Amino acid sequence: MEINRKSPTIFEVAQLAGVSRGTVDRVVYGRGRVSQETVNRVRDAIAKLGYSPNPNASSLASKKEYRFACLIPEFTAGDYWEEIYRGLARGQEEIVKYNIRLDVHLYNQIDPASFRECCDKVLEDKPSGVIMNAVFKDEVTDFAVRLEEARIPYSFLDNKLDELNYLMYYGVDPYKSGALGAFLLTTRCEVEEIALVRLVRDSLHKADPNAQRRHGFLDYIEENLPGCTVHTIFIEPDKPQKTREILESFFRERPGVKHIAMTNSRVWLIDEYLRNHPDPQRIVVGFDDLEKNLACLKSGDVEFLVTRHIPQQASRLLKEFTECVITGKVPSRRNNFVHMDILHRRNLDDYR
Amino acid sequence: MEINRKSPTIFEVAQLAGVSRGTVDRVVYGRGRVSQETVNRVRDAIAKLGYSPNPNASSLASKKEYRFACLIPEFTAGDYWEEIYRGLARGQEEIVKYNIRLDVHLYNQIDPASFRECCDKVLEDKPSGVIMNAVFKDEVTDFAVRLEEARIPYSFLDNKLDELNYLMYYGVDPYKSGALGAFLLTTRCEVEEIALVRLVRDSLHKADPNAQRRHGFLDYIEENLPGCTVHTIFIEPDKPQKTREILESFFRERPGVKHIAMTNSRVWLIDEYLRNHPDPQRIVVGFDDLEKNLACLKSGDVEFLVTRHIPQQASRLLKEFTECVITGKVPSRRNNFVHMDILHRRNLDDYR
DNA sequence: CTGAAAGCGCTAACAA
DNA sequence: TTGTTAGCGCTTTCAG
Repeated sequence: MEINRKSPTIFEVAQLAGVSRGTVDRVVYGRGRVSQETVNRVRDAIAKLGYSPNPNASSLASKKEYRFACLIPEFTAGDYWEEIYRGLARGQEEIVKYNIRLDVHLYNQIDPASFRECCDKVLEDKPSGVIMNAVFKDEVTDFAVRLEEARIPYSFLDNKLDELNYLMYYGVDPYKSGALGAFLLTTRCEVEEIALVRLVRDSLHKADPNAQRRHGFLDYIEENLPGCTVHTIFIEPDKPQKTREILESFFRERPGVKHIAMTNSRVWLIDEYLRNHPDPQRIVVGFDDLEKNLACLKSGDVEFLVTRHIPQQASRLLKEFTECVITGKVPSRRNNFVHMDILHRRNLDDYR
Repeated sequence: MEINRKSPTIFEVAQLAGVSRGTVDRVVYGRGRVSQETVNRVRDAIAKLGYSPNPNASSLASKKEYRFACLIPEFTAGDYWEEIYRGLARGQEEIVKYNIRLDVHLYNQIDPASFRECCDKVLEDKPSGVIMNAVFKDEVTDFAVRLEEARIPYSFLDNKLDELNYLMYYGVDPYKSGALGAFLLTTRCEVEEIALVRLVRDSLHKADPNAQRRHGFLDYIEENLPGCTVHTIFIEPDKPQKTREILESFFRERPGVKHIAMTNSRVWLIDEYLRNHPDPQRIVVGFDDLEKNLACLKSGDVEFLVTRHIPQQASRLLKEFTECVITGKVPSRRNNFVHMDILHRRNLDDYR
C-alpha cells in the first residue's frame, strides 16, 4: 500500500486548458480580468487534474505581506491569556510560509476605553484580518460593524457574540464545560452541599466572562441533585490574606461542605487554604490548565480540572483563519468547539 | 507587540562568509567536500546572522524523494490499526513538501512469518526510514539489527522494545494508562469485586500486547483496594453468541459485581450484553477511542474510556521522524509518551 | 574543494 | 483579456 499524493503543477493545468500559467493563477485566486469562457475551461482542467496550488512555491513567489491584528486582554505571567498568546505565536510559526505578521494589541480587560483605543488603532492600520475575543459586548459589536464596513474579516477566539458576522470561532462550549465540571465534582457521591467560589470583579468590568460556564454548572446540579444546596463564596483575587479569612470562616461554620468548585480559571487562588487545611474527603474541581492550576492538580489538592488545550485552540484558529483570508474561501466549519479535556493527577504527566 | 520573525537568506550568509551559495548549502547539510577553514567561516556567518534555511524554497528546489516503510498489523474497518493508518496518512499530508512517500506494509498480527516476509521486502526496498510497532519480540529484534547494518533509521509507534536502538518512540505509557483506568473504575466507591474481561487470543500469537496495561490496572487495585477480588473472564472475539453466554452465566452467579473493565481495545465486544442487561449501578471502563467504543460511551453503557488521540500519535511521530531523517539531527526527545485522554459521555462531542 | 547556473512551482509586473 | 518573463530562496549538477 502506498500513501503518496502529489499534485499536478499549474503548468499542466495551463496546458490542458490551453492557456498560460498566468491565466490559471488569475482564475485560482479570482484576480479577475479573465473571460467567463476561459474561466470555465480552466476550472474544468483544475477539476479534472485535481489541482491544488503548491503553497511552498506560492509563498516563495509572493511578496505580499499579510498583517493580522489580534486583540486580547493584557496578561501577566501564568495568566490564561498568556497561554493564548503562546498559541498565537506558535501558530504563527506554522504559517510563516504565508508571510504573515501578527500585531498583538493588549487591552485592559476591565476598561472598555482601552479596548476602544485598540480598535481605533487597528482600523487605522488596515490589517488583512482581525482575531479577538468578545469581552465588552457593546464595544465589540461596534468594532465588528466598522470592520465589516472596511471589509476586514474577523474571527472570535475563546468566546463570541453569536449575532455578529464573524468568519469563524474557536473555543469550547462553556455551558457544557460547566456541566462537565459539576458531573466530575459530584459523580458517585451523595452531595448535599457545594461551595462555589467566585471572584469579586472590578465594577468597571461589564461582562461576566464565566457566566455561561457557571450556568452550565448550576443547571447540572439542579437537574441531577435536586436537594443539593450551592453556597456561593466571593473572594478577591488580589487579597490572599482576606481570601484565607473568608474561606476559613466559611468552612468553620459549615464543616460538612466537602465539595468545592471554581468556574473561573483561577482555582489556584484557594490552593493555599487547601494545603493548610488538608481533608481527605474533600473534592475540588477547577477549570483551565494554567501552570498554577496544574500545580494544584499535581499536589492532589485539586481533583479534576476541566480544560482544553489553550494554545492549541489559538493556533488552530490562526491557521484556519489564514487559509480562509488568503484564498478567500469560507471555513469548512464556522463554529469550532474544541474538545474538553478532563485532567487528573494521573493523566497529567504528558499534557502539552 | 509584534510576532514576526523572518530569516536572512542563504545569499546573505554566503556574502558574509565570502563564499558561494552552494558552499553554504554544503555546510548547512554537511554534504562534505568543504575545507575545515571554510566550514568555520560559514558557521560563524550563520551564527551571526541567525540563519536558518527557508523550508519552502528548500523543498521546492529539492528533487530528492524519501521513502518510509511503515509496518503495522492488518486491520479491518473500525480497528485500532485503521486509526493508526489514518494518522500516518494525515501526517503524510503535512509533509508532502518534503517529497515523502509512505509504503505501508501490513502483516498478520498472529503470524510471525508474515512479519518476517514484510521485513525482507522492506530491506530489499532500501527505504530512507522505517516506522513500526513491536509485536513479535524475536522477529522485531532481528529486523532491527539488520536495519542497523543497512544504516536505516527506524522508530517505534504505539509500543517498543526498550533495548533496541530505535531513533524515537511515540505512544502512551501502557502501565500508567492501566492504573488510570483502575482509578476511574473505582474512585469514590467501595469496591469488593471487579470483573476483568479478557480476550482469548490465537495461540500462534506470541506477544500479549496489553500485558503492561493490565499489570498497571491490577497493581493499582492491589495497592489501593487491598480487599478487592478481581475475577478474570475470557471471551472469544469472533463468537458473540458464546460471549453472551459466558457473560450471562458469570453475572447470574455473581450479581454483586458492578465494576467491569477491559484492558484491551475492544470493550465494544461486551456492549450487546450491557445493553440487554441494563443496570444503573454498573460501571464499565474501557480503553482506546475506536469508533465502536465511542458509540458505547455515547449510549452510556461504558462510563469512561482511557485513550489518546490515536491518529495524532501516528502523525506526530511521522512528522518528527521526517525532520530527523532529512536533516540528520537527533530527536529532541527519544521517548515521547503522549497524553492520556479521559473520555466520558460528557466530553465526547468534539473529540477528534 | 569551490563557484556558476539551471530550475523547482508560482506570482506579479509588464507587454501585447 | 491574455501571454511572457523575471525572480522568490534553495538544491543540484557540472565545470573548474
